[in-house]
Amino acid sequence: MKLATWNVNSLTARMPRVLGWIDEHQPDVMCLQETKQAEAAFPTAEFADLGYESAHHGDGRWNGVALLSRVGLEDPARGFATAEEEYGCRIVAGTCGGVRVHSVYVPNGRTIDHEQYGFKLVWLAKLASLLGDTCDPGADVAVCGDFNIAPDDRDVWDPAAFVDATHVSGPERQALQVLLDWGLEDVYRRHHADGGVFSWWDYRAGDFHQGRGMRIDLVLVTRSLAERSTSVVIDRNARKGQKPSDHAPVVVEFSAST
DNA sequence: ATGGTGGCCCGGCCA
Repeated sequence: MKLATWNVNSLTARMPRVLGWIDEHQPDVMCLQETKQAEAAFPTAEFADLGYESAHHGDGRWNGVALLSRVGLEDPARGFATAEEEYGCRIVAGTCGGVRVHSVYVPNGRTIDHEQYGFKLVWLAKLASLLGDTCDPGADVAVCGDFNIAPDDRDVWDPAAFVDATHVSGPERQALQVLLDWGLEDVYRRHHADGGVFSWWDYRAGDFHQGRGMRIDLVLVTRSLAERSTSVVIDRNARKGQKPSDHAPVVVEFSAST
């Protein structure tokens, strides 16, 4: 199975590039974030024409997450299943080829003294609760998306530039650690020990060309899946050229379960 | 250099 995740920063603006990328890379399952679309605008039919079932959770201008699968998409679940969608449209899940896949867009947090930073930590706690309530860490579970957290200092272009900053703070990294302690693994690190490989670069100030990025787009998987992973690639080519997203896709390949 | 760019959709927010 080939599993990909990509924050597209508006699926409406990015659709030509998304279609081209899917044609080239042929993912079996694809997680998208920041579709910025209402349900009616989501291009269900265009993805169906390519052989993908889809589940989208979005309400228009902000956020919005989607899951595409050509290996089945069972039991879709949108949001945290609370009566009120007070957490934004930031998570959608489905069972694809026997794997419970979650496409997540963790709140940015803005700055550590902003109320949105507190919301980010609350949201991450909700994610941990959802996994505990609905998933078995002994099963095949994947949580993929834009975490807006750089797991460690290898994952930022200059740690000195991120002292007391959001995306690297202790509480954020601890919230990520809670997910890892539950039974997930940052599968990129199983295959790569190097630093300086990023998945997001600010549009401004030539950050991409200057190498000023962060690795904040993660694929977290349970042990049974991690042990079947054969490669993890961040496709920085997708950040080049005309009208790119500010994020690059992350692609993980798994061998078949025995 | 507290700038810069790009998405929403047209004044200001969000990343």
